[in-house]
Amino acid sequence: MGRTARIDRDMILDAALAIADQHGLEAVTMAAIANRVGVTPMALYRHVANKMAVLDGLVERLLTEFPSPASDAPWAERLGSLAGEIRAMACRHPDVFPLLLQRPAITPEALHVRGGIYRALEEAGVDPERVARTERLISTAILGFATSEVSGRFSHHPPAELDADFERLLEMLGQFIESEANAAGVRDRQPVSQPT
Amino acid sequence: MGRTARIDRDMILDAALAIADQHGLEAVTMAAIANRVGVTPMALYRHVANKMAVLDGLVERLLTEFPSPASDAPWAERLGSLAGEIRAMACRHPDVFPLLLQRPAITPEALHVRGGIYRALEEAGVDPERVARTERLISTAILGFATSEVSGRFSHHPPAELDADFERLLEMLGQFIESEANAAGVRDRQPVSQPT
DNA sequence: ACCTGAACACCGTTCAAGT
DNA sequence: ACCTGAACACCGTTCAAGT
Repeated sequence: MGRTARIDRDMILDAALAIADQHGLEAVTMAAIANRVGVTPMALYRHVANKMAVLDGLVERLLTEFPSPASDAPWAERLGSLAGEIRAMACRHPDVFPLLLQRPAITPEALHVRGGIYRALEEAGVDPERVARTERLISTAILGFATSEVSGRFSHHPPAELDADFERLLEMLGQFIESEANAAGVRDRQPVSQPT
Repeated sequence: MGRTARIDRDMILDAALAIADQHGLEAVTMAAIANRVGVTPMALYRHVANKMAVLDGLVERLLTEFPSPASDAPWAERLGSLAGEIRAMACRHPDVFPLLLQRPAITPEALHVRGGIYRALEEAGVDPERVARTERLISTAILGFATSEVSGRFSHHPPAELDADFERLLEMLGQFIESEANAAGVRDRQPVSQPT
């Protein structure tokens, strides 16, 4: 019995991600993956269910690549650097990154990433009941921008302009978070009052 | 000479869009398109360059489906209803819509859509030099939200919650536009003044 | 238990041939 | 001028067979 497996799921995903980054998503083929890990295409099916499972594995990989934000900096700084890292990750994986916008954000890895943002928002003073929706809005905007940038929608703009635009996006989101936090603070102090 | 052509580019795109809407983007195959227009797959190549050209044609179709916003309503209302129509279009074409985020926004059709937004922003009082960047930010946010909603990223949320989230997104963008307009207004009245 | 060879249905695309 | 048949290289996937 030829015991020692020569490949495993991780090697397959490594190969698939490398191919996607170097030659695009359409080059990610069972044959190309197999060739890269030194095996026959049919051998892959013992370690992954099918090609869709490979694609799922790729977005899982992106999610686990997220660093948890260091928790000692003030919230605004923490969210800002996290956003910057997301954008950098999009540049590293321009073909796989857009898939993040198209998959349910409920995998364990996705939940972990969101946890970091939740804590920063609560610390900013956002009403806990509104933290989830606030997070959804800001990550959608950031993912949308990074996807646009990296997959060609903004390809006719010089990079410096895109940097400035991204800064402006972060300013807008910061303003939004602050207005959320203020609203929560006001509600705390004067629970149901209505100005006449 | 069998003169009268039985198919043309428009029929091909009609068929491709219908297939994508009904059975998903992966079902859009040269054979399926040909079958739907009653012809052999090879016949398509006389009217479109290749499959990528068909995909390009599909996003062009989505763009031309945008109505120009009626110009008699106030700007906020106009942008709001335009955003709503974009979201409705995403629901009509859930598989093709995400491609909008991934293609250069410089086709004639894309320019036409942006023109309507530009006018609304200028009318809102945004500095003409900043209109383009402002438009980029708000359409990215709206496209990102609609893409997320329609391609499953928010599939674990009840629709009513998504409606509320979309409202909130529009509020945030409205606030942003107003703060841009105020900044422009202030600059007009006191050109270079700095508060001490 | 893991990998391979052979095989299948299905892709996109070409080119010469028909009308 | 437009469509088709035959053909090619390439997909994903299966299954029985090898070690």
